[in-house]
Amino acid sequence: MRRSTSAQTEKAKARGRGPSLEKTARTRDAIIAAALQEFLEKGFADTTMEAVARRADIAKGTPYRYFPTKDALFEGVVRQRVAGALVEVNAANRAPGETVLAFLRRTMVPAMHDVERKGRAAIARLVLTEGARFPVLVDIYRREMFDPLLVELRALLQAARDEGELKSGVLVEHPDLLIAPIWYGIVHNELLHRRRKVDIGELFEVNLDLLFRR
Amino acid sequence: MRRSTSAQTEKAKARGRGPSLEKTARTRDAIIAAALQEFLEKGFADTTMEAVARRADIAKGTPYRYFPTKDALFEGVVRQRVAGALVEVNAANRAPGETVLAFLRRTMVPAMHDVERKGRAAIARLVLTEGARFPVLVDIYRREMFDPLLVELRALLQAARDEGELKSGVLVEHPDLLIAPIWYGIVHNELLHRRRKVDIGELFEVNLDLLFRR
Amino acid sequence: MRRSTSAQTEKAKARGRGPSLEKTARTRDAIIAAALQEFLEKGFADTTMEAVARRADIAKGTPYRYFPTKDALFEGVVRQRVAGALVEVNAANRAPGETVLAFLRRTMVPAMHDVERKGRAAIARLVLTEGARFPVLVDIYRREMFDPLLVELRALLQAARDEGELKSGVLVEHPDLLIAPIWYGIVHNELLHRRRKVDIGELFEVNLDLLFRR
Amino acid sequence: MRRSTSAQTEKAKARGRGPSLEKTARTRDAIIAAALQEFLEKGFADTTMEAVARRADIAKGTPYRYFPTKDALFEGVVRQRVAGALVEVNAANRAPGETVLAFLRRTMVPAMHDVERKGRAAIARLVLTEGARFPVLVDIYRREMFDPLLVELRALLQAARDEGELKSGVLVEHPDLLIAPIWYGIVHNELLHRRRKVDIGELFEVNLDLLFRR
DNA sequence: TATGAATGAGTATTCATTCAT
DNA sequence: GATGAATGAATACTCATTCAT
Repeated sequence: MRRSTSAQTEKAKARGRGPSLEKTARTRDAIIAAALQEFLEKGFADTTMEAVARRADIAKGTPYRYFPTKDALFEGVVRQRVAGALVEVNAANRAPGETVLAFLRRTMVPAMHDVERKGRAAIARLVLTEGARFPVLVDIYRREMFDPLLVELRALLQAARDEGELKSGVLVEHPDLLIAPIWYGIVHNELLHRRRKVDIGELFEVNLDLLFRR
Repeated sequence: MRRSTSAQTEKAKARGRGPSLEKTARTRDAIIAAALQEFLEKGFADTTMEAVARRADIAKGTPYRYFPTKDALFEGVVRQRVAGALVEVNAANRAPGETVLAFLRRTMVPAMHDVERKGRAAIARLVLTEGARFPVLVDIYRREMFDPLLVELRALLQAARDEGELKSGVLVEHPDLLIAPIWYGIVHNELLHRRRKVDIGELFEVNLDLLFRR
Repeated sequence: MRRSTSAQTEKAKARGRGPSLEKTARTRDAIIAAALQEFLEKGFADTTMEAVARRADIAKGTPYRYFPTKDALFEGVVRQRVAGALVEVNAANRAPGETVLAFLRRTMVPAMHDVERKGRAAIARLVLTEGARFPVLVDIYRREMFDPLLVELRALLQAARDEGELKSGVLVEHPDLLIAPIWYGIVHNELLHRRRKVDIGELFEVNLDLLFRR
Repeated sequence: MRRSTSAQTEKAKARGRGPSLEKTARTRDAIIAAALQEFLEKGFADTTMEAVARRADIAKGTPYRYFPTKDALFEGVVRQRVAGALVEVNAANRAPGETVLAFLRRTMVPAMHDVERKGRAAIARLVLTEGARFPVLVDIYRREMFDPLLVELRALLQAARDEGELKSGVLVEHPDLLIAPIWYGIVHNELLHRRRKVDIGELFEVNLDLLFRR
């Protein structure tokens, strides 16, 4: 545990990524993981830095070596999770001859089933419940998740219209209607009816079918 | 902050200390109004009792004469607003010969336009953002607003199905799809895109038309 | 209940002691009684003026018509009780030919038995527990109860010495030793062993006999 | 208040913030000492945590690192003092051939003189004045000090009776009479006559002699 | 780098007291 | 006189943050 500092530094320099750096990264991850759990369970205001440290099994002062303030920690946590989540729908990936409906079914429906399993719904909830206090989070979320998805959807719906798959152009004007059930599901499952959850994937699919019906 | 000092002084003098039913009611209303504003603007955690009192133009201790704790004040405020909001859709009010689609258009669409104007969206947001800390509020909201609306919608959709207005029974199974755009709109306007709002009424209407389309 | 004010005043003046004065005195007594109970049960610090008023079945502001402050109320309560308690032992009352021991037995022992029954021990306890905060109370108690008793006892012991009933003069120097068991009993019963009380009268008597033994 | 500002500043600088067992112990001692002084001077209710901290020359929040509440601080302080005070009289220590009277004189009388000097009378007073609010303290006091002493005394008096030193068995029934003057002295000196104190040791001794007189 | 003792600003809550009715 | 709504000073307690070790 107690090697001479110089020896440690040399080693680190020699490898370019010494054990201390690795440990540092591990500590950082532990802090983020612990903080996320706490924020999800208690919300920002009721989460204490001490609880985060305890959960990460480190000292109370250590998180401050990685994040200057509690606010920064929160932002860092959410930023990481949001940045890590890629948009699942990319119009460019549509197979030749594949209808838009088929494409959306193929890509979005499985993604929906992942929404809750991979904790994305929980992150979305956090952005919703704490967004008023942290506009940055909302900005990030919008930029990384919300807006890109709408852009893709709009393009897809435009293609569907152009290719005659959609009779009317109204959906092109309101791509929101495709994702409304998702948000409804998040609100329902995460905030309003935590016991009796709806199946977001199914809801999305049924809605999709109805909207694309001729 | 927003009043001239002299106006404040006059008010203070006007507000007496003696017993008076009228005064009591007025004070209570002032507290509730002030508290609601503060809670909406700052959230529960960042609202101080002192700020509420200041906003209501009363002394720091006065709110405690009406609500024993900050929690109780919050609950009281939200409870009052939620209880006061009646569900606008009552299947029994459908005019003879009126289609379900026409009925929903007639009743829901104007209600949607009221959602934001009358502050109901704001209350919904508060229930969403603080519901984790105050499960009672979620219970109330569900009991008074959410569940009753779904019940009515389900009955209407069943009628639409029975009367041949709907070809498929899938909507009867998922009345949620009718209100999904509303929640999407609330989330969008109140939490995600406070600058660029969507028109919840229009969204609801377009969605309605698409879902009822033959 | 609602007579004209003037009629009431006239009546009061006519009798010289009208019903309002009588009622006033009754209210005052109710306040004192209620306050004493509260102070005994909760101590000064934990007694609220509101609790006193509630117990006296009057409004919160009414006690202030009789006592300007809570301190004054406390002082008034104790003062009244202490002043009302006469010293039981008066050397002048000794019957001709009666030994001092016999006299003390005749007068003190029954008084001791009253100490607890009539709430004097409770008052003494209140003076002990709150005396540090209210030196006035201690002064009153000393002046009205403590010192006079010692004076009488000293005189009696001197007489006993002069009349040969006591062989030694040591008790004359320490009349305290006669009352020590009383205070011990008060401390024991009121503060240390509220469940298993000692019989103060018996303790006093046994001690008396031992001290007067030849 | 009692220190020059510069002295205070120096101290503050000397007190570091880092972990240190020695510092911890010193801080804890400072808190307990300061709290005891405050409680003795003001009583529990009138002692503020801020005053304790100021007296200990630490920050307002520091005492809470050692005692979770004001109640716990008070209990901790008294508990420590009561636990630290051993009963001076142990029947087993009686020298062979030593009379009980001589033994009591040898052991108790010096102890009495210590009672006030070492602050035991003050602790006893605190237990008396705050015992109603803190029954635990009374329990501790009884268990550690009061009951053990009575047990020893009863044994000694029984021995004195058995060995013919006492003619009557009445004292065996009432060992309280031996300690009555002590409590009288405490009440007198600590609460009733803080100016004109009695000599508890002398009172005890005179009483002892009178009770053991043949 | 990590630690955790110490800091002190911030806040909910209480309650003696006032005074218009 | 009595009432009780309103006042606001006082205070226990929390917790993000700092920094000597």
